Amino acid sequence: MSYVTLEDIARQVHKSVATVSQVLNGKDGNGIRVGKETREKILKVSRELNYRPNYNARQLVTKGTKVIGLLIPDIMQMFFNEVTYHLSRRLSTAGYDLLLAHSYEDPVPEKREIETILSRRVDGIVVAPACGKENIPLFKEISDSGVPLVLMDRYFSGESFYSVTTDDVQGSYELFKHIVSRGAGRIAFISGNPDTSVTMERLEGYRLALEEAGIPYRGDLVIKSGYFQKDGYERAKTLIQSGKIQECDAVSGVNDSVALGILEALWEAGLKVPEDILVSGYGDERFSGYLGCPLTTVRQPASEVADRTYSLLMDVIKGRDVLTKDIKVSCSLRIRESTDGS
Amino acid sequence: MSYVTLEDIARQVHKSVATVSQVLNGKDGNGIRVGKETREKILKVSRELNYRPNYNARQLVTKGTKVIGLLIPDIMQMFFNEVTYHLSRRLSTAGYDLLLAHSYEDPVPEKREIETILSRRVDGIVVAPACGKENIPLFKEISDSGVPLVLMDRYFSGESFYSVTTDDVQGSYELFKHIVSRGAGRIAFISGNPDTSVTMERLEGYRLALEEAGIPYRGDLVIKSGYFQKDGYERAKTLIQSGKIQECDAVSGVNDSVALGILEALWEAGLKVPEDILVSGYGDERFSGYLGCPLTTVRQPASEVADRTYSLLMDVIKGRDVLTKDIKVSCSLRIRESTDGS
DNA sequence: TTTATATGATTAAACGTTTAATCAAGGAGT
DNA sequence: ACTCCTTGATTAAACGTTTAATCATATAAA
Repeated sequence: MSYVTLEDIARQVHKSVATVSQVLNGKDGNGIRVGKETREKILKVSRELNYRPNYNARQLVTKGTKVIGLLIPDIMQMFFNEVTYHLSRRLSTAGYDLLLAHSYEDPVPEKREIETILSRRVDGIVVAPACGKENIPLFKEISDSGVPLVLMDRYFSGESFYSVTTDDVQGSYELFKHIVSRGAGRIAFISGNPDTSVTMERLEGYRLALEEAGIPYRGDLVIKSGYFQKDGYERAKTLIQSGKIQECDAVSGVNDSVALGILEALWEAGLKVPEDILVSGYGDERFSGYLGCPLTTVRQPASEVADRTYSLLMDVIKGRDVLTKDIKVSCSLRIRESTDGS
Repeated sequence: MSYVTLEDIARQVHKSVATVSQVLNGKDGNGIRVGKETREKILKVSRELNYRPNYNARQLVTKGTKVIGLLIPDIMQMFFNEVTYHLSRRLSTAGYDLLLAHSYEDPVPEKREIETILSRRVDGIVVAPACGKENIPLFKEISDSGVPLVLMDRYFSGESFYSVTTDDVQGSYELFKHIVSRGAGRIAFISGNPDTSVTMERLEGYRLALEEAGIPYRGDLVIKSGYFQKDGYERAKTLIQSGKIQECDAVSGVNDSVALGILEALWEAGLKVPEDILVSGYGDERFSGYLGCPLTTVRQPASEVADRTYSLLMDVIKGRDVLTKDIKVSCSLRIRESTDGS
């Protein structure tokens, strides 16, 4: 219920609070020196009483909390799960704690969480922004006010925030280059909201690969949808029912969940993957390699994203100059059965 | 870099800090009243200046932080991932923030993290203890000192902590009852460390189901191992190489990762699941339903665990009486192809 | 003997809040 | 004209730290 304070210790050893503080923080040479005898006595008593410094009180005077706020849409998504894990690991070895908050892809809770994170006077903030541009002014404000802020996984084009993202244009380009090389010319792409950088970039890679191969871009094969399994399932189903599936050599999902939905719909319709049609996803979810037909996809290097985010954040916190404000890490292709008959 | 304080606002509106504090905390009737005009002026200025209260300073006087510490072995494990998600959701709607820390199944970092969590004066702590009994005295100390503490997923028999766990005896019992009902009498069990409550309970369910069916318990079929895929793979492989696999109708893993390793080894050896041999796991990982041969397993209700943990913790924090100190939630069987030929 | 320095400490202010106690002035009741 | 309440505020203490400035004593140097 009530914690031991420096004063409790001071009283027991008949020394002043300042002396106790000096000893427990151990950094001698502050102009103040402590005798060996009292030093040991203080350490002993502090151990006996289970003294635990109050970091909140400390923050008031030192201005630091050694806490980093992490705000993500949803930790159940594999990528954020991994990033959180690695970031947490990094931070904890550097003596920082992690304050975790969710935005659920919604700018309203996002704003609310940011506010409370700031009220805790964290030393830095990492946020994977929810879709939508509503909070750009907020990000600007806190970034301008000098709070170290690093955007992760998603960024806002035209704005100059620190950010670490995966190079989805490159990843997507390589994916579709591979699919084209398997002989597929007509590729349906079941995408998410084209306003988000995620979808935009993956679509850009698609476009590039097609262009390079001299395949004309067909707008009717790019289908706008959501990001979940059921979205993929439904769009694939209408594709099948409308007969348009006959014109396709491959169907790609904007991510692995969508691709899983696509696979379901195809299987249901009696189509064989990869014999009748190729399928691919994006993100390399945990299940993707273990599916009945293992899924070709693109791996986003979560641990590298975490590492780079950590380093960038530390650079900003420590006030070091940063070479690149926008770091992009590249993705790697995972070729599996769903696009590879051999 | 530097935040706005109550004093900054007070200066601008020519009122005292106390008045500003009153207005911004909004709870009139503290014996102090504020005129409508000044109230509005204060609110306006506070908005203009982007005032964000310093929660650390507040803690000093109110004694509350509205932060809950969560300490888990590893958020990459599906179960902890889900629990964290749901707990975070619950807490945030109740106005609490989440401080997340990892023990990596190691009592040493576990202790260190507990200490810093306490130094942040959290309002409560949830911990899924790492294997080992080293930190029981620490848990006792903090629990005795009045800090609300709830153990999750794992508990210490003989100790009287608040805890929320899954009923793995029941889950395991039902699993093996099902396997026996499929005609399997000789069941190998590749288990983890029998000192941990997890393994102990699942083994107990195994024992119970066998006993009920009148099948003698064979110690040589219970194989001690670790908790990872490679552990299952290796143990299954030695089982195969020693020829003992011939005597088995089924092989079970202590969790799904181990079961996945078992499946790999069996496939490699040309054995068919479920035709030649049955396989089961525990935990219902995300991949388990999507495997080439979907895996029979037991689902641990993470969201229910999170909910119960949340309620129990709040009861303890609010000082309400608690009916049951040890809450157990039951698991449900997921029967899939790996034990079910039909 | 006097002065300077080293040693081991103390004092006091500051950080940003909350909150109990107090105060001043105006109006109502007598 | 006096007291009493109401309204709208202020003062001051407290919370647990850190840290700059200062102090007292003993010892070494001159």
